[in-house]
Amino acid sequence: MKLKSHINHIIQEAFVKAGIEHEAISVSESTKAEFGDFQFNGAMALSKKLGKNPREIAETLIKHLDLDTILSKAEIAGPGFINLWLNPLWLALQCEVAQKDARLGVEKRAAPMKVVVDYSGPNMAKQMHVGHLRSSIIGDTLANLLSYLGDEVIRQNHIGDWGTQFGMLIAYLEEMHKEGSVSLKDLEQFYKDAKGRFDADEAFANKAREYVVKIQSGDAHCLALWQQFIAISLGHCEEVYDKLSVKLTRDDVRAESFYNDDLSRVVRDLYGKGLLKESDGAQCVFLEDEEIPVMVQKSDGGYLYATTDLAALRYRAGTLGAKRILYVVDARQAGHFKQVFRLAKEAGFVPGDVALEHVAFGTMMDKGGKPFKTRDGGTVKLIDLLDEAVLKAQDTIKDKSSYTPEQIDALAKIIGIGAVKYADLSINRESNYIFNWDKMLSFEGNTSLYMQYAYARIQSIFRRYDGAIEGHIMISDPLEHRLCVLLLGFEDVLNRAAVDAAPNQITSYLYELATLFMRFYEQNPILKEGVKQEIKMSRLVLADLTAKTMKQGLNLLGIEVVDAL
RNA sequence: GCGCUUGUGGCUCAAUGGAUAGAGCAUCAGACUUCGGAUCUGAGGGUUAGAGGUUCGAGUCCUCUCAGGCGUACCA
Repeated sequence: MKLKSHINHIIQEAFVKAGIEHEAISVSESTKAEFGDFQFNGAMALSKKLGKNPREIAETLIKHLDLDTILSKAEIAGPGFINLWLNPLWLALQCEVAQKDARLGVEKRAAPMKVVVDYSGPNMAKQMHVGHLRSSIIGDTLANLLSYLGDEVIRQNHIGDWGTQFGMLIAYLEEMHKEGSVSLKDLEQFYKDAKGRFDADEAFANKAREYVVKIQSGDAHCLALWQQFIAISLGHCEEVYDKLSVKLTRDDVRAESFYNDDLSRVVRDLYGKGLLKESDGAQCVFLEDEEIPVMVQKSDGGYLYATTDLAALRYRAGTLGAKRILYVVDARQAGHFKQVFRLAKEAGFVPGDVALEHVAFGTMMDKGGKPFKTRDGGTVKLIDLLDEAVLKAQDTIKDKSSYTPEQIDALAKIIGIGAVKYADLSINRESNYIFNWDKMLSFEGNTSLYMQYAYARIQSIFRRYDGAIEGHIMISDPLEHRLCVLLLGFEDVLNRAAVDAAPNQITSYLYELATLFMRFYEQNPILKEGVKQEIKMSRLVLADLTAKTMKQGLNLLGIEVVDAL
């Protein structure tokens, strides 16, 4: 339910009745319980425009406010705040409706938007490392979220299967006379060796650059070797996605190489539009007020990632017909995307009304605030990190004796992976993220385990009760009132998180929901003796809606819930 | 040098331009014949890096300073 929209509508009606014209101003959640459920601060903002003092405007508004259905009370406070209370009867009824609804009252968008979410994007020359974690889970969450809200989501895994590093690998391969199948671990070491040669030997580096052009021109021998790398590497990625419950499949793969045939056309079209300029033998676009040009073709004829990104942008906006394109990529590439997005629009590759957003995220750091590395300074393989998470999660299971080994495995997987994901998703994605096992596997604070515990505790109520949950909600307690308001605000939170591409808004909400329910439950017994049947039912319905909302929210984050832990 | 970005209690983080800046961890003090105490209640702890400015109102917007991170054309 779009709770705020309903309230905004009532306010808007009051303005119309009062004969005041203004641009819409939305209510916001009250900052304190004594200020009601929502507050309207628009009177202050309108004061200058209308030439009246804000309290006067607020008084006029309040006179015309419908306080009979959704709202039950309105008060003016301070310089002209209007504090609003929701009608408990209406709240109760709406929560009942939500509890019976499979979508919990969350509406699907009337006008779905076609959205491309570009995320994960591992490099095929190497194994996935922790650097891919954030993109993979933030991107997957955004895709889940937008899809749930009714958008038509197209996931795109822009895997790095092309570029100079492959020239390097193939040049090294030839030098080593190595052919045939290469195991994954070998590939990792192989990359390191090749890189070592590349950095140390200028002649080799030049050869590698030549080979880039060679694969780009379709040399059969090179291509065959190249495909081996891709097959092995993609298989590894799928193993990681499976462990992570990230919903990327082969169908979502649009590799860099997918755009190969289009690259020369991109350059030609830029030339045709008079945007291209040769600089030191390279083809560049110099954007106004930009110090560094966008280079689309190197002096040796090879293309660059800007070229591929331009081709991908055109494909996504044109062929796929996306109206919003999200790039879930490390914040360090902000400069690149700023330029490429701008150029894509100036060159007419992407229509002006298509939203291009770089969903940037910060670097993953260790406890000491240093970039996350292994003890010897190497990159941490993602698969190792996930396996460690599952192992550590086993230790958090309290009563291991009551489970079979299989159950413990299943539980540990859900808990461990969930903890890794929740910890990441629960912070503002733009700041650097400090990775801390102890914190993420704690039962205290805004953690996955606290959420799991809260959920399991509600499920345990239902196990004890073991009957049909059918009845009416009767709000008789301030905490109960707040709980209902919070529950009905679910859709507003999801929408806002979707607009801002900010999963941490969902986790904040879920944590608030869980703690509020715990407090409510502490003070309002459900199954204890002496609780009247009607009250018991009312609280069971509320508990059920709370649990369902938690489950749905966690599922959007790609986290499963368990009924007991 | 230039550009982007961050700076909020001891620590990790919140906060559409709105009221007295909120949580959690840690610390201290409480509640238990547990509807799962892996819980709940309470307390202390802040000049939102600093200085100006815009505004009825600034952690939030603008300018400058300081500090950190990142980027800075033939890698992606």
